[in-house]
Amino acid sequence: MNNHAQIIDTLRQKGCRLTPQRLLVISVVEAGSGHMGVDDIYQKAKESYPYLDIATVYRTLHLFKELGVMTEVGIKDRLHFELIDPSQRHQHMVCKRCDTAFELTQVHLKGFRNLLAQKLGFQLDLDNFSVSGVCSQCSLG
Amino acid sequence: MNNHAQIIDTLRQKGCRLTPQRLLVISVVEAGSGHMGVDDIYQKAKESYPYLDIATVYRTLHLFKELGVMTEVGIKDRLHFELIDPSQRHQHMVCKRCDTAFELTQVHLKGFRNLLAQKLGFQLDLDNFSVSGVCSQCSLG
DNA sequence: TATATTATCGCAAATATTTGCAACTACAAA
DNA sequence: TTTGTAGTTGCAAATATTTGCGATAATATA
Repeated sequence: MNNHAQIIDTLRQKGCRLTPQRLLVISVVEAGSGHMGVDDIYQKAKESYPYLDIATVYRTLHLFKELGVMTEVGIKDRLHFELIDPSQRHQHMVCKRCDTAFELTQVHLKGFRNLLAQKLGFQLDLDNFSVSGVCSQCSLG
Repeated sequence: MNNHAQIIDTLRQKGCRLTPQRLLVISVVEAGSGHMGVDDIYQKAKESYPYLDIATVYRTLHLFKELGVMTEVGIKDRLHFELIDPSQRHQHMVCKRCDTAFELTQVHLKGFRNLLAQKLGFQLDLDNFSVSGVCSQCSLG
């Protein structure tokens, strides 16, 4: 099952409706390179369906995040969204100097995650995980 | 040197001006119990200085965050702010069910932080660190 | 203390995000 | 296929956040 079909499957399982607007948002984000801003998604989607409202985009993105099929990354005081590929799940480190989002693999997170779970009983939400800091490139300057 | 004086000192060092508005925001956040929302801060501060503009509050909070004297916690799609006490610095885990913010100590973060620094050359920004998940209380229900 | 410099402020307008509600439509059941 | 129902949508209005700009005031220097 590919990424696209998997999202649709999740929507069905949770009793959410497969509306053209939602399918459109999925396609747009899927086609986009990496994470996209809310307005990027809106503009692109409107090309296919001009009646689309920005409120629907916001609601759709929040829903997808809630369902765990998309993830959000805070870049420069705005949120960006991208699909979660369950087979290659990853999280982000965002450099606050150059605004680049780097990937964090499960390997890097495993220890921290276990610590929180075992010592504090807190289930870390990986679908909404990203950290801020300074990347190696920027820390040189 | 207490918390208040330390902030003022930081402002001076960075060449920022000590305006009544900034001092007021510091006092309000300092007096408030834990983290406060932007509007909470604005409303409270206006009691002392009615001319205060909300834009100034936003700019002040962003500045303080940038300077590292305050930290922000995302709670329910809005940001909350609180002072950073360098002697007792802490970060947050926010439960996405009950919206409670729990504290994370340095002990819990140290390993993760070192991993990022050593393996990826990424300097984790502790002043803007918070994670989302489900707390032990909520995961029972 | 007076003056110059420039960061900061308040205001208003722009932009971003959320929300209430009536109309619409996806989907299940008849 | 038809119908019922509840989830979703678009719209408009509310709310939140950012930004440009001229006026103001904090600070350094004379």
